[in-house]
Amino acid sequence: MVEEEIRRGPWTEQEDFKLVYFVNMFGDRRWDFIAKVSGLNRTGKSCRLRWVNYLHPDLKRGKLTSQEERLVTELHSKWGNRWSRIARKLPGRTDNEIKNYWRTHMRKKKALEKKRASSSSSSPVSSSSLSSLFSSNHAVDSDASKEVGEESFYDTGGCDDIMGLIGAEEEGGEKGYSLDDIWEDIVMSEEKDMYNILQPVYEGHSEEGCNFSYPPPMIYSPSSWEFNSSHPLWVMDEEESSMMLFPTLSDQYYSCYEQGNAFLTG
DNA sequence: AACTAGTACAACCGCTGTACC
DNA sequence: AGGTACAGCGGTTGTACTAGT
Repeated sequence: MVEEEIRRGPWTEQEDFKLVYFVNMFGDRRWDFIAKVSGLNRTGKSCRLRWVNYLHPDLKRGKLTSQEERLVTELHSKWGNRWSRIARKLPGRTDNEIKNYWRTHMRKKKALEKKRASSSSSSPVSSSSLSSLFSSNHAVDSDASKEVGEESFYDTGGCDDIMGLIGAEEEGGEKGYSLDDIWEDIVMSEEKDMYNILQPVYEGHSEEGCNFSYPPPMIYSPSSWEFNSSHPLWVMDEEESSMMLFPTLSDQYYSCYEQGNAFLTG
């Protein structure tokens, strides 16, 4: 017997369909099992990642809004690189997405700082003195403070990032935010955000920033799934799922299901 | 038009935590 | 209590795309 090689690399549309189909069947828990029965020749890990980062119906896609960016910055200054924790505060965003954003953001910022430093090397106020000034004014938790002053992975240094961000916004003509302002903003908008952010996803809209290129995510309609982020319906027993899946199919889902079936049956 | 650098994003790897036996 | 399997998390890498030269 020749054991089939484990597939790696980018997922194909067919694989996505298969995965969605089997996750609907068995829930999004037993990834090794799903990987096996689906015949995807992927690892359970890989399947989980694809689902969590790309196929999950709860995902909001597209660029982070300025509000989200601010939230990420603030939460990062509190929690450091606890991406999944941060992601939980941004409905529809994945830890991977936020991690990627942060990395890009930090690179940009670093490049900017370098530019500034080289162009005004004689300036008495360096970015590092700024950041040390700033960090002395704001307590951060151990995670974040560990990063201040040392070259961490993303060269984060929580607090001066906020300075950078706020400064950037001021340059852009927007008003400058203090941390208090930011927090107030966050608290005020949190509930509204939950609604605004999730609504388009649930409704399968392709509003700006919700542009799935594949059909799978839109097959979940709130009416058919009654999705609840704290208790996802797809976390269920095999028996439950097989009993519930079919009677609750919406027309939209059903057509996609058939499409998926066509893939599976060849 | 061709090349390069920068950016965004998907995916993998390795480690850790946790549930189960 | 210890071992094992699996899920989750954070870090890292690869690559496609885009803007600038």
